[in-house]
Amino acid sequence: MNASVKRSMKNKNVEPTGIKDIAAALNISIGTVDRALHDRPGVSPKTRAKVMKMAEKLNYRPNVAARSLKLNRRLRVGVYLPRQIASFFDSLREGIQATAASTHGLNLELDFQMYPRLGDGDLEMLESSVEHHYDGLIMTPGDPARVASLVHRLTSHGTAVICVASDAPRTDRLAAVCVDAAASGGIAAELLARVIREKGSVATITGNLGTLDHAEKLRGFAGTLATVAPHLSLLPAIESHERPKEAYQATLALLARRPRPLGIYISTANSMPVLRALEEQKMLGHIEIITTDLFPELVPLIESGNILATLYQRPFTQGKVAIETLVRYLTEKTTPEAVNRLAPHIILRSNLPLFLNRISANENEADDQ
Amino acid sequence: MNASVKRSMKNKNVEPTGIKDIAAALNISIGTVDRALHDRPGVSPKTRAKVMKMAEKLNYRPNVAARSLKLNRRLRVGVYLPRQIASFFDSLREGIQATAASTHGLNLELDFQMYPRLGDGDLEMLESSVEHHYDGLIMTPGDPARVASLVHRLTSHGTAVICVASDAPRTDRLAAVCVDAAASGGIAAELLARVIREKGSVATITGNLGTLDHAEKLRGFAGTLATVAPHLSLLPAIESHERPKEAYQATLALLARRPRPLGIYISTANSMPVLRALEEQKMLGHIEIITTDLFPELVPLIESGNILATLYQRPFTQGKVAIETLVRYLTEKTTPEAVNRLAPHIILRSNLPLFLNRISANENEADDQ
DNA sequence: CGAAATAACGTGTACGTTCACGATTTCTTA
DNA sequence: TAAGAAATCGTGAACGTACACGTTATTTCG
Repeated sequence: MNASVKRSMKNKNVEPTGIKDIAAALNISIGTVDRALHDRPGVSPKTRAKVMKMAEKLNYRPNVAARSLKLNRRLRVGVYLPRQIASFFDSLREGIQATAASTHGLNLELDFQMYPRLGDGDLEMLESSVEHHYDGLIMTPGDPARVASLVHRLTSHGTAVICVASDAPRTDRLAAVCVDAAASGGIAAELLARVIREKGSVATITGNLGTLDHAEKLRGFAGTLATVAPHLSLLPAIESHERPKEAYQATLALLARRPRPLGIYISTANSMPVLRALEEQKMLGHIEIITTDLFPELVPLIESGNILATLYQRPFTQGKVAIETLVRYLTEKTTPEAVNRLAPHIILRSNLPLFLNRISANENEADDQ
Repeated sequence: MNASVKRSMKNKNVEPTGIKDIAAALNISIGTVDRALHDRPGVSPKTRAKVMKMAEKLNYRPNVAARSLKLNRRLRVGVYLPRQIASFFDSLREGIQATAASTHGLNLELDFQMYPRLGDGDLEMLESSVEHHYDGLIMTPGDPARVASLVHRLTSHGTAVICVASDAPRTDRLAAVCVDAAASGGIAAELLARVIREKGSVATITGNLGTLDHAEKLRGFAGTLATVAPHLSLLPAIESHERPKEAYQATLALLARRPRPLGIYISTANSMPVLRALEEQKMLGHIEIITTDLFPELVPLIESGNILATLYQRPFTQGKVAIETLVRYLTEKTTPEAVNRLAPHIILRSNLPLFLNRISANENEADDQ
């Protein structure tokens, strides 16, 4: 275990060989080496082969600092996301912003654009994005079918499109980053099945079944419930269309049923109307509840145990992964996984404090994960 | 919502201001600006103040690519981690590696060093790290008390030390990245309390209480159990010292108790001996079990429902956050949060597939989280 | 008061790479 | 075979910063 042995270990304390070293070794110019290494035209096959071999032999590693300095690439990416639901999309934007701010060596310019809500003015706004000729675009597809042609035009104009929070499969989007919705539903079902022992029924209240996201959640919920909870039956899904009134009324109707459901899975972040109805009917604490995402009004209900768990869709991380994926694609040429499914966080009473800093007043650190 | 309004949004579409811009704005030379910005001698206090103010006003951000090119500074960071437990630390190393590979504009060189296991040769190996004069060092402290002086020497030699997986508080370490151990224990207790309805007792099997990590888990478990589960009593903690034989024997002894414990929380990743004992005694499925981390042998037990949940400590993410924190500190001067507590992932049967790609054969993508 | 010493500031080069441009060679074809 | 076209290659200027060195302004002291 003397010094020479230690030297031979993994530390590469040799002087890094540059492009000029391999040029000198072959008595050719650095320009030719550059062309050969990057598959640029204007170099004969033989010299290209020689260069590649010598580069391998000398263990050439490009100097990323010099590269990113020289080609001072300016990446322009558009971020087109709805304003509602703010607790989710604000955090998503923060994730993008924070990650972008800490990318050294390349300056990327973010163009944040907002529209009121999913399906409300998104198409028009995205339409205008085509002429901006962004290098990349981050968006949330509302109706996958309707955005297909738009994505196609963007892609053929050289804009890489990344879907976030929901996916638009069968389109030309480069990749998608979202929480695994089916797993979310499955988790909800499994938790309810483990906690509820009596025979009975459980209900689901969803936002808009038109979006792929909510349909997947329901699918996962139903599938897992059927396999792990033979004692629980599933009531027909209630669709709130993200309208508070509708959700409130539907909940009242649900609670009027006899026998009452033993558990409820609310798969949209707009859960407050449902919870309000539950509270007014004094049903909090008597029905097991699983919600979606995290916002201040939910906190006391989790702390008191009235909500069994909430499934956090990690908007900050989604934004972070989305912009990282996009940047990696734009700088290197690596095509990413078509769809990156994040695992939702299961927030219980005991790990709730770990997530509270992410929903407090903005502009604090908003640390990772 | 016209064009001017859109322009005024958060996008910083201005050309990034360099050192020469602030020189031009003040009609001085870039040399003076450089001296002023870096507290170098040879510049009058007044001009220094002017430069600083203008730098602030123009929102100057140094170009790290140009800097690290000029200084030809390779950031050298040592990664000193144990080989055991491989499922955890291999993934941790991968997280560091993958993240380091995607840092643009700065050349950082990783020096991976391994020692058999925590507390087995770590001090000696870390001792040798002092003379390497790393810019940064990532390590896992075994016994916090014993590494204090070492960390102090490293820090005073200009090496920034980051603790990962466990912390060494009250030392000169720059920061720590770990899963919130108390929360892990709390989650385990809460899940057991929700699932077990009968009156009875639960047991904990830990690795080495000497490490801060395991002690914290136990503290969180006991604390939460006391508040949410009045029907469950806690048996004295069993310490396995990370030795398979010891863990196996202790489990047999535990199962010989009457009445038998209704639930077991295994807070170390070395859970196989315990599970083997449980299986041999035909107790799998009759005792609620919560384990720690994820590795291939655990998968079928989770799929069959014999393990209620496993608390995944996200080694990949820990490595990623650790190296990100370190690099951010070394490039900018921002001192990070002293300790970054990640939320553990609760892996159930229904979300298990989301985590399987992270424990399969190496060298695949090993995507985020 | 003038020269030397010191402080304050300007100038130029280099870091390794990319790329436009010009120079040189090789290949066609009449 | 000569000249034009095409392929191949060399040259030099940038990218933003750090730093050695040279230059000018200010002070000190015999």
